[in-house]
Amino acid sequence: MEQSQGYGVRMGDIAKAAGISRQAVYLHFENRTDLLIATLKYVDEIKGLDERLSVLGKAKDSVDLLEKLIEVWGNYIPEIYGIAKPVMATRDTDEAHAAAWAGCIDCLRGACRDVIKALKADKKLASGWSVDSATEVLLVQLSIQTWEQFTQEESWPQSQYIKRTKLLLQRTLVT
Amino acid sequence: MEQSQGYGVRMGDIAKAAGISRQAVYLHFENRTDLLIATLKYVDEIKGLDERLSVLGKAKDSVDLLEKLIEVWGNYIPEIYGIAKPVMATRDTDEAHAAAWAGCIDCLRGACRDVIKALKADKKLASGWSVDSATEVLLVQLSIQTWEQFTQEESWPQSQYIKRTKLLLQRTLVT
DNA sequence: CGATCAGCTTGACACTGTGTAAACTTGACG
DNA sequence: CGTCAAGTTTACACAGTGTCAAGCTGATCG
Repeated sequence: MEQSQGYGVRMGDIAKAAGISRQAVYLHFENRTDLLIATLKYVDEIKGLDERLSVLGKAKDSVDLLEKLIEVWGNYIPEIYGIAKPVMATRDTDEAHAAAWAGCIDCLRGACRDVIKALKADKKLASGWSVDSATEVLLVQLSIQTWEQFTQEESWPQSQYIKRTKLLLQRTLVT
Repeated sequence: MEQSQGYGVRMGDIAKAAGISRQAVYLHFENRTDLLIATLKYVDEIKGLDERLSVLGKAKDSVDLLEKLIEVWGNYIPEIYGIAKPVMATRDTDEAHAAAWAGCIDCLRGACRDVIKALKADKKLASGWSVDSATEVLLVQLSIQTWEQFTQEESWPQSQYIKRTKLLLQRTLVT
């Protein structure tokens, strides 16, 4: 999935890659949805997002906190993109995918809200935003969809994505 | 498609809605891809985006121009969303969809570039952006994906989407 | 009036991908 | 030696797309 960036990974492909028969895959996972979600969770664990987010504790101030969140999460996206994409893609038709995905998003939403609250406590939250609306703006700017558009469709290198997202979010949210 | 917001519209559903047999649909369109693209073009024609964009000619200045583009395009999205979604969804696996979609985007990209150029000519393009990068930021903020996240996932009403997108883009791109 | 033709109908079928089911093999372990 | 886990192969049901062939029907034209 990492290699194929989530494209057309069929049960047969997975079986072939694992060196077992297609039927044997069903001995380990109920169905494709189940396998994808398990993989997403596994990758999340391996890549250690929680660990990386601990860097946020060392932020000097709320503006630095925002910057660090953009860095940590923004650099995490390319690592999970290959697995996240097929889950995202089928969330319209697959309730379990939608739920699993919403879970991931809510985790990020929490981090976003903390950053916005810190900005507000610092009196640095720009006018025009409530904590809720600012959190939602931050969440959408950090979304995989937005990352995908900049880096895949507009061909921005990862470093530019990070730099420009910081610029956009600082101008938008910080006084 | 408008009603179902692009979900699971199968050839059989289309046939039933048209009051003809499924096979008869193939007498009018080569395949599903073809039908979707033709529908997208038809809707584009009916809804008259070109006509609406003519309002931009009446803009007082470049900042007003940006605001008007956000209004016109932003209010156009919900009208084409139902048809645009299935085209977008299958663009990964369907070359013709990808091409048709890229065509639509390039049309919008042209309008975005004009606005950014006007800002630059007015000396109002914020520091840190080239014409290209600013155009790309504007394009992504006006994308259906971004609209979808704010209005569908974050449940922003359309009016708030417009208002807040203006705020975000003015702070980000305008001096 | 009868032939022709467009526009449709029905019915059958190939193909892909998911998921289920059943019967058989093989190697480890107590 | 029996048991069990972890496979294997083969077969099939199901949905959705797309193809193909044969037949129906009503309008138009010579």
